[in-house]
Amino acid sequence: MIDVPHNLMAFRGEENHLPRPTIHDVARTARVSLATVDRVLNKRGGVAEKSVRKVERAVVETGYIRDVSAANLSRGREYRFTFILPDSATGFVALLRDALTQEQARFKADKVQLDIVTTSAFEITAQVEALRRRNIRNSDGIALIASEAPEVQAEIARLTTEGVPVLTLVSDLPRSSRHAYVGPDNVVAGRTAATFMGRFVGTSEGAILMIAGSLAARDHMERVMGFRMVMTEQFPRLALLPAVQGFDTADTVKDLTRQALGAHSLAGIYAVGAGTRGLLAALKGHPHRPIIIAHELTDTNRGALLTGEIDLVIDQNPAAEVQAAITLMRDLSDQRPITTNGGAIPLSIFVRENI
Amino acid sequence: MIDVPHNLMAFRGEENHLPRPTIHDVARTARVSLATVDRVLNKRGGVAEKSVRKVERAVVETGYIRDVSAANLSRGREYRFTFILPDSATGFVALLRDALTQEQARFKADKVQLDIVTTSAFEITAQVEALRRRNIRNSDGIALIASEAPEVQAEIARLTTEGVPVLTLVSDLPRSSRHAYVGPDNVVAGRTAATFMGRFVGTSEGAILMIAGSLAARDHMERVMGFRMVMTEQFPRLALLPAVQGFDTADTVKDLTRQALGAHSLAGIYAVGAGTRGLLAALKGHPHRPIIIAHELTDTNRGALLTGEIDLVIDQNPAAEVQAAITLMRDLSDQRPITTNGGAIPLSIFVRENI
DNA sequence: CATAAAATGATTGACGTACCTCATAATTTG
DNA sequence: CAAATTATGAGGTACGTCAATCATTTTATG
Repeated sequence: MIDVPHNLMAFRGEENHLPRPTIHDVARTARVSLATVDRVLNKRGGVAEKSVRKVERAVVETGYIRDVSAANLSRGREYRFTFILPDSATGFVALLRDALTQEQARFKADKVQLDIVTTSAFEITAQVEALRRRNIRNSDGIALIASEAPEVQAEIARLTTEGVPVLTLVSDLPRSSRHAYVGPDNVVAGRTAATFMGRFVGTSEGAILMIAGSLAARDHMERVMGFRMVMTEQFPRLALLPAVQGFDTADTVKDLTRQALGAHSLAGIYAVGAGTRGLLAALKGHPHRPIIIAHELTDTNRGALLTGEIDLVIDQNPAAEVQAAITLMRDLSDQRPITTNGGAIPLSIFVRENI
Repeated sequence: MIDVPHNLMAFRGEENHLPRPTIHDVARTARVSLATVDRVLNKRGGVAEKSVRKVERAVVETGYIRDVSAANLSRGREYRFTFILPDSATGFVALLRDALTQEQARFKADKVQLDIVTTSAFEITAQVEALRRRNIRNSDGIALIASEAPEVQAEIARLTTEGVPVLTLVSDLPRSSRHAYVGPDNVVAGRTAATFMGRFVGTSEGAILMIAGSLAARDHMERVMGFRMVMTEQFPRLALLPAVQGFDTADTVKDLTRQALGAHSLAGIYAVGAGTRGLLAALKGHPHRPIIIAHELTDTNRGALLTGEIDLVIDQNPAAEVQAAITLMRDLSDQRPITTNGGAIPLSIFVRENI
């Protein structure tokens, strides 16, 4: 076995580990001055096409790669990103907030400052007001869990025309002018939930109940859509009840579940939104437990998975989401071509055995 | 638009967000010299306990955080990490290799150089020989998919006593002196596979077949263990055939599958290792398709998921694995307390709908 | 060919930390 | 109390890039 270095990594290893090329080397091989190299590399303009090509060729030839440490140091750039989250202390938002505070510490060393702003959940005016604040508008980037409202869209439009990168988080606002969406594909989430629902239910008889938070929330709507599509396509045998709205509240979810249990024989319940606690309470003592699939690996859901009260959880990794958002905002505010695949977050699927 | 000079862009945000503290600020608040601060921060020793405490207090008080860009620049440290992989061009290793070449480019800017060394698969001597090479021993870190052999363990022991960080990848060698294992928990993987197998099979009748690559490979062994545990605990109704060895080869797997199909009525097949192609070939034309759960999202498996030939894939994210390995090796060679949770890679679960 | 405009060169000073040397101060030791 | 030891201070250089200025050369324009 000869260990041919993978791609042309010439004489590494043995002894002569030559120092990595710098802009000086590039300038020398291109036979231009340092200033010109700098102008080309940082796209400052005012350079003849001929020289641009000379520099570009020299970059390839020398194998020059910008030393990001030195660049960052020299620039002295600092980033201030603002996350706008609903104030609900409930499961998922809490997880997101935790992930955020985690990264807060980690990113300080990279000169990235993360501000968290809390607005009253479900209140459009609060969100709009937050987006209008001076100190938020001065951020280098804004990520928010946006409400589906024209006022919010208008505010986002204003920000983006001002040049502030805006990301939607968790739930998209595709008709707005946000630069990108960071979160899972919720249609896929719904479809995946349906696959497992159908297979877990197996040959059992009964209807399937979907409990969303709000059908006005795009993420929930999309999950319901995806779920319904696959259920009707692949498991037409199972009756799909109309989706109900639990408003992410345990009490409401409890009532809805009770009601459905009374009216139908349930083979499965898809908990599209929050409020699993209410769901579990309603099922307590019920003779036959339907298959239950829920979203987000909150403490409640984790516990319920372990005790076997629910069967499967589809999670959008909050930590990954935060990281993707930060990377994206940084790229955007540096006007770099975005590197990640748009901020799509793969789904994580949990059962009792792999928590 | 006022063109404020670039550095000195003081008045960010609301109030003018004072510049981040430097070692100078720490020195001033601690009432010691820069040199002393430096000695404390970089643990050079020779500082009175009293001064150490003064500096530490000043760090907290000022909120000083080391500017990693400046530190890296000043240090001029470069890392050279070596990955030792088997030469099998087959599915998973190829994916790992791809992920690695991807990161190779990305990490060059961070002064991390990744070398890939290929050794003949399943040959102990080749692996040992690779670990003995001068240029590999000179690495700042080594990650390898290790064979379960005393010679390899001995070689790892030698390296670690020399101070070279060594990681096991994909399959652990817990009795060796490797610094950490980067990969999934394969027992959990097996348990998870069993959960889905049991639930997907549902009320169908039939036996369950496990096809491992080699039962001498720890990762496969662990998966089989986990699978068996959950099957016997939770789905005792299903007969579990003794695990067979397909040596990750399509032809062997094909023969084994044919054989089993002839001898038993199969409700499910757990493809612990590679060679799914053979499995699919053997099943072609067979009247009843058993539930099939496989490992790693290779091209074959992805295609088979899409066509519905297999039901579920458990994947260990190769990209995440490579990143975790690099982070760990960097921390280790800087003698920092390791930040990640030891390099555990969460399982990714794929069905047709969420590829 | 003169002149304006564009392109390039030469040089310099940050940025914050690491690391080194040498001198001096403070403390311990005999 | 002197000598030896330990702690500290003062100062400088280097890392590679960015960003700016000003002088100079080359090219285009009428």
